[in-house]
Amino acid sequence: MTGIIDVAARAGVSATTVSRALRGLPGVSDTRRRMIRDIAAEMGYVASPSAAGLPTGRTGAVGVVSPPVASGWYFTAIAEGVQEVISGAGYDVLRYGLTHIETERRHAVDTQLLRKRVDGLVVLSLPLTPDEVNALVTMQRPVIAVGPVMPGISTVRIDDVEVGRTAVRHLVNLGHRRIGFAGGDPGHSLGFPVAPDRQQGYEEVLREAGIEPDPKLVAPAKFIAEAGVQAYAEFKRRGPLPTAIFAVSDEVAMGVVHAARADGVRMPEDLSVVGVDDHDLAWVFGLTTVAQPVREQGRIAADSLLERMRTFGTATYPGVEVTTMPTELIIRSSTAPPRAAAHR
Amino acid sequence: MTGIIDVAARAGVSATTVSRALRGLPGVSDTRRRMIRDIAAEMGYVASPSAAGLPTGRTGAVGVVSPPVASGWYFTAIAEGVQEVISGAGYDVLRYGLTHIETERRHAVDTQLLRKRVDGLVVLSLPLTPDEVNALVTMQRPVIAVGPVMPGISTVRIDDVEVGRTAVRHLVNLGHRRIGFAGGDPGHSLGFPVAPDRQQGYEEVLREAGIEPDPKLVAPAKFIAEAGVQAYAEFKRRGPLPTAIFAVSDEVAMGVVHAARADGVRMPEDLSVVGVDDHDLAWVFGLTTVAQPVREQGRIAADSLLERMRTFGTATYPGVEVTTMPTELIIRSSTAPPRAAAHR
DNA sequence: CTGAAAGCGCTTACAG
DNA sequence: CTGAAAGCGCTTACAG
Repeated sequence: MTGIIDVAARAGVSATTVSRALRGLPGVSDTRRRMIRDIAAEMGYVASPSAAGLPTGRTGAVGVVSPPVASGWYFTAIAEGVQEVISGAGYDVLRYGLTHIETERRHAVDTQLLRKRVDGLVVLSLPLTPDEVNALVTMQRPVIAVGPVMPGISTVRIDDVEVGRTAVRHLVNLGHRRIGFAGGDPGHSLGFPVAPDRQQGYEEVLREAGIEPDPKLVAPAKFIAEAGVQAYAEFKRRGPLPTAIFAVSDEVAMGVVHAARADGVRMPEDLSVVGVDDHDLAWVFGLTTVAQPVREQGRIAADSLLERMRTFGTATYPGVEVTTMPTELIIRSSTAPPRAAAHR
Repeated sequence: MTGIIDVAARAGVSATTVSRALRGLPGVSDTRRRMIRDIAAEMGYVASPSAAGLPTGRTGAVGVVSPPVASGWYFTAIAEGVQEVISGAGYDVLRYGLTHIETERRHAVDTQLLRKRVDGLVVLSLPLTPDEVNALVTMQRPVIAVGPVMPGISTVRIDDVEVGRTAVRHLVNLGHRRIGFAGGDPGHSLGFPVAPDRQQGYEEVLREAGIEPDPKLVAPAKFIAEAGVQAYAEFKRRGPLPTAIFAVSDEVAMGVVHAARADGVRMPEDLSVVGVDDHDLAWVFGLTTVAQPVREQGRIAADSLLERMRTFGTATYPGVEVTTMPTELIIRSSTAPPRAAAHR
């Protein structure tokens, strides 16, 4: 292994000078810096992160913490956005899927563990108690969240109430009156009230349109396609189908579409469906959706984190801020006026 | 930060003993070991990977190297399988998407860099030249690949020729004679001949059935849904559509289905489509597919890598081995006998 | 602009 | 079974 000493010997300078030259620190003549850089490159020298990390306390890595089951398109895509920016800045990215969320000691252990391996942290949609938030804040590492708003922690997010409003406003404008919501989520499966917020927007717009929200038209659904199938079955069981369904995510919407088709229901003639996300495959499904900039949220969060890592401990360290990204209705072929309205 | 010294002081022993006790090394009395473990847990002590890594040369991390654009369901799912096992074993997972693949100096730099940050490496479907393979082998770290077979490197894979045979045999058995292949891939976009192998299986089965492969029925397609749309357009442009299309992946198949539907072609009545992978959303599409165990390949590779890390440098270090995982036809609603055959 | 020395927090022979 | 000492490969005051 080529070490700093080898480079120093070859360049005829001290390790100190090599270290300074390679890291762009002041106090090295231009000539020397260039020479050292060339020699290091030629020898393929890279400083050992372990060795460099000991004296500095910096690890050169950023952690991405997500819920235990970090599958699902949303988390993957956010993490991709984060990775893109963080890798581009020369940091390593460590992904942690928390498995033992309910363990009592989890947090004390986690912050210690994380503090020793990462210089900064991106927290994806985790259910954090005030104690945990506090542990994170006092971890002495910059932290940023994507999704949930928590006291003392900066967040990149979207307005989920507005998402619900946008989706349902579209359906109401098309003439729908019996509109179902596939996404009731008493357990907060994402760890923060995404589904309840979207449901609130749904109810607000219904009321504005003079429609009293009907609990029978709200079916529970986690954020996976299988849940959409179940939600459709649930609607069916409860009586006459709604003419339109607002699904809490595109994956759920896909499940609804699948179940409806299998049931001989035509889209959009018999049933309109609108989702949320603009999943990579939503267009293939012809799915009308409220698009959110998923990878972009990851990128913005990563940029903000880098800035915080750069200024940590200085006066220019940014305060707590909540960045709300815009969402946008994308109309495709899964929504249309209801048959009843067309018949009138 | 709680360090080993703090634990040692609190336990009334030396740091040496704490180190040994916590790592399960022999030479510590049971009583003491238990006491030290309890104290460390109570204090939330975790050894600093940087500090531990310096003397040992081990980093406690595993690298996953994938092509520059590591999006796409396949890579994500493989990486999930890897992460599951590696995290479970207490290692960190570092993901590297190679961005500067064509850079001449890439490799020398990479191996040095990687060697200093990971204890082992999982290589996903990368285009590796013999020089690069050699650099990897001489890196003095265990390496395992998923996908491509390379001299001196162990691989977990599937038989892509057989995949092509399975898909096309299904179509031929249904009575199809004009069968298209959406996936011609002269550029080897995955870096190893996945598409050509699948095409070979396609041609073999056609010939067995007495059908001479027709170059006009082979359209190029990378491994994304958009390519399926283009492939469909290409078939359309070239004249009468085939009655069935074998798509090189499920995402491509989805694109074909989308384009065909938009074109008023019914599935499976007018056109049968079969894909490869059993993508998480394939069932939602009703897609007939040749399933491969994607996450499982990641898990198997990770297990094998852990075993290699454990035995590296010893006599029990496993030799080079190629593990071929089984694939399986899953019949859904996107395939049926051709209309012509039905009419006869 | 440059370098010698100390030190980061662990682990590993070595000695007992 | 236990501990004191050296050392891993860097970076950081400190001195010049």
